[in-house]
Amino acid sequence: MHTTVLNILTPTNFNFWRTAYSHGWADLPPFSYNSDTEELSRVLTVDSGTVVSALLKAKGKRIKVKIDSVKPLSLFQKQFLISQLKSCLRLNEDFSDFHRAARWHPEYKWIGTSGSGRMLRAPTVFEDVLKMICTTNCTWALTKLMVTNLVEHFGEEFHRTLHAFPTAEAIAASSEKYLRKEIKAGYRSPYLIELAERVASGKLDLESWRTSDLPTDELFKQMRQVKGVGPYAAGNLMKLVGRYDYLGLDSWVRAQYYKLHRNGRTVKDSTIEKHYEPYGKWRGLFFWLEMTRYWHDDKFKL
DNA sequence: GCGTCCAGGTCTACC
DNA sequence: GGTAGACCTGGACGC
Repeated sequence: MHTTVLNILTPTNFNFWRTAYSHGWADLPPFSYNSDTEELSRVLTVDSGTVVSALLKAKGKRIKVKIDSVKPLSLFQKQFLISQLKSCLRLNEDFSDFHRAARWHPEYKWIGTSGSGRMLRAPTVFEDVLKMICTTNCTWALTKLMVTNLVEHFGEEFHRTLHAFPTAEAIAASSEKYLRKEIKAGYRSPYLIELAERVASGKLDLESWRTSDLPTDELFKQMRQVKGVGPYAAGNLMKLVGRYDYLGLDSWVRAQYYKLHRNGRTVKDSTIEKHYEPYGKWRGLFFWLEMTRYWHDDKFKL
């Protein structure tokens, strides 16, 4: 086993842990985390046949990345890994406009000063979409079970116990029956197979979503074309491609909103939408950060 | 131990 | 465009 240590320099408005633990992704393999030490781990595919394990931790104005690999890594492979991790941590995106917008609203001033706003994403859109479908209509425990099963059954192995996220080809080569029986994906199985087949065949280019010039509502419609991706899933996928116009309401955030703004009383979704409308193109991000503020700040425990 | 409900929803058919 | 019903699964809950 070879160990390589790399460093990623970070901008001033960046907070590593608030990014790593910005939503549930850190808890789904091949990500894992340790909240006591504030470390994020990830198994990454460098190229065909090369899988590595990375351990990330903030050190001042940089992130220290400790990489374990079977063979020594080439310069190109190191650069590719850094590029993947920067994309996961959203370091190639500019949040200064968002933090400026936050300063305009007294209730959100804490966002800029705490370096919040970046939401962890997977190295590929394919992984983000597959996982998002696995979060629908089930408990978080079942989401974890489905994703863990996908990774362990189809992902390339690293060091016996770890696995990378599976390729579209690997899942496409399976069957709906297998996904139902072994992955426990239930009725989502045909959606996952169809998605993997379309991506593997090249008929669907999910990765273009991150650089798309389409107007936000058009991109949203395009996401909705994927079977299993409804308003909740598309709304949250939008955040992972850098667009924050949608709230992505689900039963968990609705309950949070009721507690925070309505003393536990339920309201219609349209009422929640109306509440955040004045926050413009950043409303989805303001909303999510407000709902999860207590994750990072004991003063806001619910 | 067993039945019911519901969870970080979506799809389809029907009106 | 709006809505009812079906859909996998596993854990929590009541009995």
